[in-house]
Amino acid sequence: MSLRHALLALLSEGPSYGWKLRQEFEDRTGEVWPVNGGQVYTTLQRLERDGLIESDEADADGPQRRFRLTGDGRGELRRWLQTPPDLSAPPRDDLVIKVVIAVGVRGVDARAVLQVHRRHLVEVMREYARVKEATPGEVNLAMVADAEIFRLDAQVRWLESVEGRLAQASPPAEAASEAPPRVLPRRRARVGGRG
Amino acid sequence: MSLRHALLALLSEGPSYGWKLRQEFEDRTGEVWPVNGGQVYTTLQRLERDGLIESDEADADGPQRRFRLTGDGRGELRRWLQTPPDLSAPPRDDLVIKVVIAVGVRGVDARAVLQVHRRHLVEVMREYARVKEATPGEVNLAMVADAEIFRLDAQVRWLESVEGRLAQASPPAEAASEAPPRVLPRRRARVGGRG
DNA sequence: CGACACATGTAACACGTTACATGATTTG
DNA sequence: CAAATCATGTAACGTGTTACATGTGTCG
Repeated sequence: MSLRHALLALLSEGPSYGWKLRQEFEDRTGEVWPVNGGQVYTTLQRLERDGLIESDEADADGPQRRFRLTGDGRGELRRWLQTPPDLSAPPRDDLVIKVVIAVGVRGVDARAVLQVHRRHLVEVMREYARVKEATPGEVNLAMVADAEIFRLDAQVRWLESVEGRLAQASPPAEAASEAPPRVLPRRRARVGGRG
Repeated sequence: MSLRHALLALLSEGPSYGWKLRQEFEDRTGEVWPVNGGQVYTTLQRLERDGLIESDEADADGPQRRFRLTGDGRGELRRWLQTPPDLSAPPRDDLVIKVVIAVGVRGVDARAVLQVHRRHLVEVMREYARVKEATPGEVNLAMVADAEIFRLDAQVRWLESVEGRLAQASPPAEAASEAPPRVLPRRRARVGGRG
């Protein structure tokens, strides 16, 4: 669903061809969301099959095969842009599955699992901050990197809330359940400045 | 990848069968991440093919086909729990694609698109808050709902940061670029309390 | 020429979804 | 008995990944 409509959007700027579309997509999301080459072509095939784009077939001078948006394609794009992602089908989050399952399974040190992931999240966030600093002019890339940073920050805060629940359920060693868990609020990521 | 390992984890509690595994998964994630029935069976087939689980085949009295973890399966589970999601392959976010593309495409009212999605996100967050309130005892469900709420909150804040960038690039009608965008900080969701 | 970027595709596979088919068991 | 729930699967399809095959154009 993602690439399909992204290609429509890129084609709404004017006719183009596979390789170029891939480049333009990667210019915008680049280091964050690399795109597979082959999938661009199969997706273009399906878009053409569904009547959302057309191509020159075999006439042009170069080896490129130019695609352009149809009326249907333009309509579909407009519809997609205005339609929010479906409430009833949020993407399953691998980390959440891991933690929820780990917490519920005997013989697994839930706190250790939380620690491992928490540390990793912080590292990755720094990684994206570095990506932003390395390419100051790239606004699109900065936005995508921000999205990732916000997402990871939310995961860190969620892990902390889970730690709070665990501490509440069974206080860690000494330090009994005297003090309330103090789940939130806490530190917040410094994100979103002009890239 | 998600369901596959989730099934391993559930089986680490003891042998079980398809229908029950599905129920147990839904008990934990329930309203938030509904699971398709058929996929449980195909996934179990693949797990068996890969030697991570075993089954009784055809002997038991009931119609259920019991699966149990193999040694390899137990090892794979332990490995998975400790391995953080891969940095090089973050899941592509539909909303982010939409917004980044919309902002970059002529003839699209980016601010309108942002508004639509922002409003919808807030609604959905309220929806999950309601889910938590409706089932006070369900700790697992509350954790999963929290994860969703944190994620959506991060998306809202990201949208606001994008709005900030837009305002910076081209001030909206009057109110020139006098005041700085003031991207962060802002409101934070009240989440994570004992559900 | 040889290496490299440009450009287009196919094959095989994993995961997920929807929809359908088929029975067994329980319960009103 | 009829209906609901329990239980197991298959088929078709969409999307995504990895890997491979095949050319063209350019430049040192």
